[in-house]
Amino acid sequence: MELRQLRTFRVVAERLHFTQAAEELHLAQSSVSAQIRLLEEELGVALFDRIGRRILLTEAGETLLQYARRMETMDREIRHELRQDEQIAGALTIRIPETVAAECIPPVVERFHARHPRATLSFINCDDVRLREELNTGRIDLAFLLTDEVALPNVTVEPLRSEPLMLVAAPGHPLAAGGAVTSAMLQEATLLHMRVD
Amino acid sequence: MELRQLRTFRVVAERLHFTQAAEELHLAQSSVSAQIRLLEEELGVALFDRIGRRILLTEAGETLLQYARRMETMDREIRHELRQDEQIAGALTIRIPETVAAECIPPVVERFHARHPRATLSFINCDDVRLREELNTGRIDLAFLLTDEVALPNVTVEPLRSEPLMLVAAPGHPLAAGGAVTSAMLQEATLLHMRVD
DNA sequence: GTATAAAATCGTTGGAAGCGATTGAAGACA
DNA sequence: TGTCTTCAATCGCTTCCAACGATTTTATAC
Repeated sequence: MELRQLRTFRVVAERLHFTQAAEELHLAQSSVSAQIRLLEEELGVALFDRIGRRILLTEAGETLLQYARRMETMDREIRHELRQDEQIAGALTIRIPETVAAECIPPVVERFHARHPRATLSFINCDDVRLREELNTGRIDLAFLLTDEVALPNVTVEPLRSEPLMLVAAPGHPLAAGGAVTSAMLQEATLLHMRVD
Repeated sequence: MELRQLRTFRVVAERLHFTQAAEELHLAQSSVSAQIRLLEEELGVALFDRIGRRILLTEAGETLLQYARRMETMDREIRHELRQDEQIAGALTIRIPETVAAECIPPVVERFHARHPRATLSFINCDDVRLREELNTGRIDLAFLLTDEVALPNVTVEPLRSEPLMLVAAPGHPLAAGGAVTSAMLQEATLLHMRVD
C-alpha cells in the first residue's frame, strides 16, 4: 500500500467512475484499474461492488476512504510544516558604520525580511575595535568595515567594493582655493573623518 | 513521497545509522541512501545533518519523524480494521427439516461460526408450504427440502444429494412378514412419514 | 438485436528501485 | 604523522513494476 494508490482510490471512490478518475489523475483507465486491483489484492478485501457497469463502495471501501482522506491530509500537513522548518530563523547581530548603514541597510532589511520572516536582525554602530573577540564569542555575527584591509585569525574577511575617498571643504576654506592638495597641507588642517581602527 | 520512503526514513532516524537501517529493512545501504536523498529532494529540505561520518536529525527531520510514525500507525490501523470489515456479518434464517437438522447442522454451525464469528444463524422447522413468498420477502434466506423436485420462479434451486427411501416396520407388523411390498399394501397401512409439500 | 458505455484484461515499454563495487571522508590508533 | 577502519555517497548495471494503448467483455439503453 502506497500513498499513490490511496490517492487513486480516493478519487475513484468519490467519483464512482474509473474513467473519470483516470482523467482527473492524468492516468490511463487501465492504470487506475490495475492500482485498485493491486490494492484489493494486498488488503485481501473488495473495495468496490461491481454491479453491472456501475460501481459502489463496499463497507471495507467506505472504511478505507476515511483513512485515505486522513492520509492525504497528513501528507499536506507534512509539507506545510516542513516549509516552516526550512525557513531560516534566529537572530543576526551585525556591526556596521552608521554612514554605511544609513545608505544601504533599509532596502537590504526589507528584502531579507521578506525572504526570512522568522529571522531578526540587530545592528550596532561599528565603534569597537575588539572585532575578533566579539566575532569569536558570538556577541556579533558579522561586521562591515570601512578600511583598507583586515587580517584577523579565525575570521573570514571578504572585500565587497571600493569607495573613492573625497576631500570636501567650505567654499572659503584655504584648501578650496584650487591647486593640488598635499598630505603636508592635510596634516595642518582640521579634518572631520571616520575613525578607522 | 511514499509510505515505503517514510518507513525507511523512520528506521534510519531511529538508528541514526544508514548501514544498520539497511540491514533491518533488508535493503542495500546504497538503496537506503538513495531513498533518503530522493525524499530530501522532493521535500526540499535536509532531513539529516551529516557531521563527519555521524548523522543527526535536523529540525525538519524531527518533524517528519513524528508524521512518519503516525502514518505507519494509521497503516496498521487500516489493515486491522479492514480485517474486521471483510468478516461476514449479519443473520441468516434457514428452513430445514428437523430430521436433517438433527443430523447435519451441529458440525456445520461449528465450522461456520469459526469462520464467520460475526454472523448468526437461525433455523426454523420446514413445515410451511409458502416457501417462495418467505424467500422473496426475506423472512427466510435459505431452505433445505426433502423432496423430489421444486420449480419456483425467482428462486434458485440446487439438488444436493439423493437419500434412499426405506420402509421400516415393527418385527410383528404384517408388512414385516417378508416378501415384496406393493403400493396397494402401503395405502392401507398407517404410515409415519415426512410430509412433502 | 443493435449500439453504446464502462470496466477488465493483455502485451509492451520506459523508468525507477535495488544491488554490488568503488570512492571519499573522517575518526581511531599506533 | 601515517595507516587502518568505518560509514555514507556515488556509479554503472539489472530487474521489475507501473503506465500505456489496444482489445475484450459485460451490461444497459434504445
